Amino acid sequence: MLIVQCSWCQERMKKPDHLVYKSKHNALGIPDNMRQYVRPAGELHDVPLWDFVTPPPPSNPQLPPPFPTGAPTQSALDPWTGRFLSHTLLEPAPPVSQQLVPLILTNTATVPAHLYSQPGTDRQGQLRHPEHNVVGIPDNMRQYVHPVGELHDVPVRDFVVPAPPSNISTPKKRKCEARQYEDRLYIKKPPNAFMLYLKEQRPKVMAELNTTGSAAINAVVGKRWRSLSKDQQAKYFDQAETESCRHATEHPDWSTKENYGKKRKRTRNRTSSTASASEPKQEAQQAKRLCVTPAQTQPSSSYSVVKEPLKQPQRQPTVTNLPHQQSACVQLQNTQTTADAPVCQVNPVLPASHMDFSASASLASSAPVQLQKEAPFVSDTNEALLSVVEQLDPLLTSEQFQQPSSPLIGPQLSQTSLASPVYCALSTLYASPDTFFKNQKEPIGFADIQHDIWPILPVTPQPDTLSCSNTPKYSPISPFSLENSSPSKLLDSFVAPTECQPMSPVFSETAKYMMSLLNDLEPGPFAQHLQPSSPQAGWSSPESDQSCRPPNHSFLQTLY
DNA sequence: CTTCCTTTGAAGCGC
DNA sequence: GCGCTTCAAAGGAAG
Repeated sequence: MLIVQCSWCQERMKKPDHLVYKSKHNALGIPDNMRQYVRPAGELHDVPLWDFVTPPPPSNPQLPPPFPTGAPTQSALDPWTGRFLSHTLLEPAPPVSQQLVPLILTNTATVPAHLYSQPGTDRQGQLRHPEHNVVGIPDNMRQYVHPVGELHDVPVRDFVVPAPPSNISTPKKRKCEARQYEDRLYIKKPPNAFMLYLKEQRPKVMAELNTTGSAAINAVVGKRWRSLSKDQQAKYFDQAETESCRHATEHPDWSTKENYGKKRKRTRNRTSSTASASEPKQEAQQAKRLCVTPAQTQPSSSYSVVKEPLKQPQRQPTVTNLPHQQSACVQLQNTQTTADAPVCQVNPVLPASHMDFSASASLASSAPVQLQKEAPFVSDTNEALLSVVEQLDPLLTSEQFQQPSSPLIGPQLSQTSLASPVYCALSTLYASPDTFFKNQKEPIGFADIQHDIWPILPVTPQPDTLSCSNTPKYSPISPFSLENSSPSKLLDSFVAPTECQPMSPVFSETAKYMMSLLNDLEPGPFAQHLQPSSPQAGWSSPESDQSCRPPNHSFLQTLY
């Protein structure tokens, strides 16, 4: 067991010394000698994401130092310009003093969607992982990271934490546990939702009750747990799912039966003293039978649309709960089980056959939908769009569209073909998200559009997917991915045919609205970039796929 | 030194 | 399928 002081909350924790779990308390920070190789790549549910910095060509002395041992083969081409990236374009890593970030490192969450769109090719010199067809973790960096599970579908990796020095004080351990740890075959069960809640609440209750008796504390926490709403509990069920997934990833052959009966063998002698304690348990069990299990309940989400109780199994989410699923920035594009592809996906990629557009369709038709208060965009299409106008107007005229430092605008823009109004609209939508969110006080409107369309933007299905099931997968495109993508490639992602699947009505409505908004733009620094040299320039829908075009593709073309 | 207590949820086991 | 048991965490109490 390793005593770790969380660099996020300063809480001291005990961790198994062989592993540091993925959690907010896993915030050991990026090792100093690794900082030069990673860059911030956005956030996923408030959790900062980091990705590897693609190494520059060694000839440029202004560029960061090469990777530790042997430069990886990935090139550092700017998808915008086709030129090698200058390290000055990369966001600087936060200073070491800001070691408050949870170290969530993923090599797929931040891969621009266009890199998936042409599997097997080598556009702009981008080499892909030979098995997963994505830009993978550089080979010589793999030794430094290990999978720690998934965070809302996104495979998460963390830096390998070296074994603690022997002089670190070992917390009090029971002998039996010591024996268990000596026996490396003993693998503990992953904690369930309540255990996670218990772990979180124990220090608080301990302070409130001014006692260290676990039995009393657990009783109080158990009572509080039962008083939590389903939404409040959902947070812990999500965490438990992540932990379970991480556990399954690390121990694919393990099951709970391996521990069954190994810890201790005792005969439960329920006396009268425990009868009262078992009473609420029976009630809980009865309630469990009567109620929807927490795992099947709607997880808490600021953007979820509540229509009816889920009728499908949890692992086959409908668009109804997609806003929650949006947390999956980018799903795994490959379900192969390898060292780079966690063996389990909590929320597997949504196949088209499971897409239920009823919810989003109802949005387009303004059908009444029961809403959570945080989802104004989906409450009423017209009103929501009007609210978006209010949100976007100041944005469109703001100085950020003239800032050359923005990856989406500025000088680079003029070097790039920007023919697609959809792209323009979406680039507007996503332009400088950091700036926007910094200035955005109310998390409504603009952000809601993002969250609504984010998870359901269609992309070209992957060949392996097609060969397996002919079901396209929907790859959410994060604004951070957009930042790193060229317009034409993004356009590929947005409008490429996806096995005749209709584009999400939410997306269509959004694109339609954005077009109308752009049409009303007065000529200006930003608007001039909307005038393409050729109406078709940059619109790179493959002609060969014309016959298999989703209905809304023609709609989008009519937007010209 | 080992097990119990105490909680909920997940999973195994036996019928 | 149902009911019961075990185990995840925690640390003091009890045997």
